Amino acid sequence: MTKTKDDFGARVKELREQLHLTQESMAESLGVSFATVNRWENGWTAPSKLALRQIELLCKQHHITPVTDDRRTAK
Amino acid sequence: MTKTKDDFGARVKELREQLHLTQESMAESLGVSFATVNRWENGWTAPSKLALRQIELLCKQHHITPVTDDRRTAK
DNA sequence: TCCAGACTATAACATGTGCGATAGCGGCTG
DNA sequence: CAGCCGCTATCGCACATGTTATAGTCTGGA
Repeated sequence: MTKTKDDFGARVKELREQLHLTQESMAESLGVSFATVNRWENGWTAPSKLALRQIELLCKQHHITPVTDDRRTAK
Repeated sequence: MTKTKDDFGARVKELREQLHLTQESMAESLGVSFATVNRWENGWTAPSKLALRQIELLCKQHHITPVTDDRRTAK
């Protein structure tokens, strides 16, 4: 219950807010349920493979810095 | 253990064979694990929402009749 | 013939997800 | 004020998925 180490949550939340979406509408555009997005943001679970794909897709569709990118601050 | 009613398995298998893919390579192009594709084909589980999206996407990418289409033989 | 590799089938366990429900919060309105 | 509404947080349970491991089949090569 220590939730998740990697803060996907923060990144997902950032992305969501940049797109001016509610958890519900973001969930819909990603093809997952509202509860799932909520769990990501609050660190209870980490996105599945497929979910990650969708998230990155959403990023690219809106020309936004990759939220789920590992090699960050690669300078 | 009655497996699944709807034979997604057969349809997924058809699609896979039309594309000349192994379970492993199909899994990769769908963004899921090998075990998941295998479980679909053998009827142990049914694809999730997201998985269905990917499957239909794969169909369209290769201009193949929608495997996961409900309204089949619609005339 | 024996063996190795590719593909498939199945299993067990941990984790992610869908769905429904409940609760809290701020804002708005009667 | 009370009540509704949009949004968020959380829970519980059933089911889907990821990972790893084992075993079966088949085919080609030594």
